[in-house]
Amino acid sequence: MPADSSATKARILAAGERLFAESGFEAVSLRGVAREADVQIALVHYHFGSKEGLYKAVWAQRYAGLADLRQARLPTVDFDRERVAVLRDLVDLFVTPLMAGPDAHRFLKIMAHEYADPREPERGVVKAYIDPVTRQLLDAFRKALPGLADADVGWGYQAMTGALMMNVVDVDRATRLTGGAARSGDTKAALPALREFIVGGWLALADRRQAGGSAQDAAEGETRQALPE
Amino acid sequence: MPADSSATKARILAAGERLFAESGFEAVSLRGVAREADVQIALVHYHFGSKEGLYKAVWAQRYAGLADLRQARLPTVDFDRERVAVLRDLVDLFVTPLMAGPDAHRFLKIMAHEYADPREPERGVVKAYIDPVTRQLLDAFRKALPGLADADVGWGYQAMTGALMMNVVDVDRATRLTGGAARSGDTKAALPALREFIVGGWLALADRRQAGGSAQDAAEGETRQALPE
DNA sequence: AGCGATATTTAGCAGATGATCAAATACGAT
DNA sequence: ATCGTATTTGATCATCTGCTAAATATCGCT
Repeated sequence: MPADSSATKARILAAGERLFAESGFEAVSLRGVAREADVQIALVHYHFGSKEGLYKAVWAQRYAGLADLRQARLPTVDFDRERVAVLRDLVDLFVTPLMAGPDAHRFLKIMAHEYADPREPERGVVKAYIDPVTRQLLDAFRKALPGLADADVGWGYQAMTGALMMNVVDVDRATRLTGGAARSGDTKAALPALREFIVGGWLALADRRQAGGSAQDAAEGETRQALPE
Repeated sequence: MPADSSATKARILAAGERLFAESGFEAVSLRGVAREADVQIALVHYHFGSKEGLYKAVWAQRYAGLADLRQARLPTVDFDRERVAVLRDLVDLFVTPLMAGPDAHRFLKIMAHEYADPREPERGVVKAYIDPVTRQLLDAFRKALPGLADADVGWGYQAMTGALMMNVVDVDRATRLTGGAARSGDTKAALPALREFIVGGWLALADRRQAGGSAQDAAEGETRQALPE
């Protein structure tokens, strides 16, 4: 077999991954990828068929790693413990891939852009790649919080995902708004806070029924009614 | 002044708002807007100068309403109460504009897309419109949770924002993953859970120092170290 | 050396997009 | 009625996009 095709192919893949992480699928041009990989545009099509093919190749290469990180640890979680302890483990399972090196973090940015992309359904990578793992995690949270309604498990998971993704997507807003106290790219610093926030969110959700004094509930009702429209 | 320019201008604005809410700034074409408004493309430029001009006109028209809803209520919050009660009010302040009618919800979708858009800095609407209000809310949360470090206030706010935005952006995933128990567009159903989650998150963040048994902390440390790369 | 298969380059196409300009139209004031 | 201005239209540009076909290069094999 002629030429070292695998090397250039890998170079294109890496270039694509970098740009997709920066800007998301739509905003990346194949010309940009070609320039970044120091390659002709047609070569991208030769190796990956299409822009979407390149994108999905990135997913195929990287998602497995993230998924394994979660799936491998899931069976080791001991559900016969204090609720908080189990939750901490599960949230950790969900959130720590962030720190699994720059590669994982870069791909997480791709995931975050994908979640928010209005054209995501056309590609279907979330459904194909992420959903299977998510179902397992949903089951795990359902198991950890047996009293929680199925709908609330869904909302909780959604909130958790959103909290994480916003952190990943943010480029400079946190820095700007906190005057540098929280630096936007610094996930290492954000992670403990994020994890604590999410665990607390799940707990509050699970304790919803018995929580909330009647005085506050009344005030809330009033608040809601007072809003226009 | 001839012709009823204001009517067609409003029609274009409404069409733009609808499409921007569906697909975000980049994915909307002026041709689509023109078709939706039953108008020639050039007319969009005549009235709004550019695509970005139309987009910013939508912001100018709608953001004030959302901001007022928050800013008007902010001074009425009584900080001399139980921490939980104050937090509930603040989170409510942040989150209830969701329910202020279909217009507000549509614009919230625009906001959500804007947050996640990698090209957002080029437009700067977040910085120009949202940030000022956000700074006030950040101060309020800082005031409500005096022990919390500035950085953590930032991370908490970011997590809160993300949780809300993910709910708004999601089109069908929640439905798909919960088998219909949680329906994606049903913000009315999601809102109580979302609010509870967020309040719980803030509380957990505030109690971070004294929380967490040493056994769990040890387990966490181990977890983190065990991750590859 | 020369053949065949794989890689890579060159050049270009068709489509869509945002934007622009001159001409046409509609309207109000005079 | 007519003029002048505001509004609307139609046609067109320049640019960018993903993509493709054909020519060329590179290598292993016999």
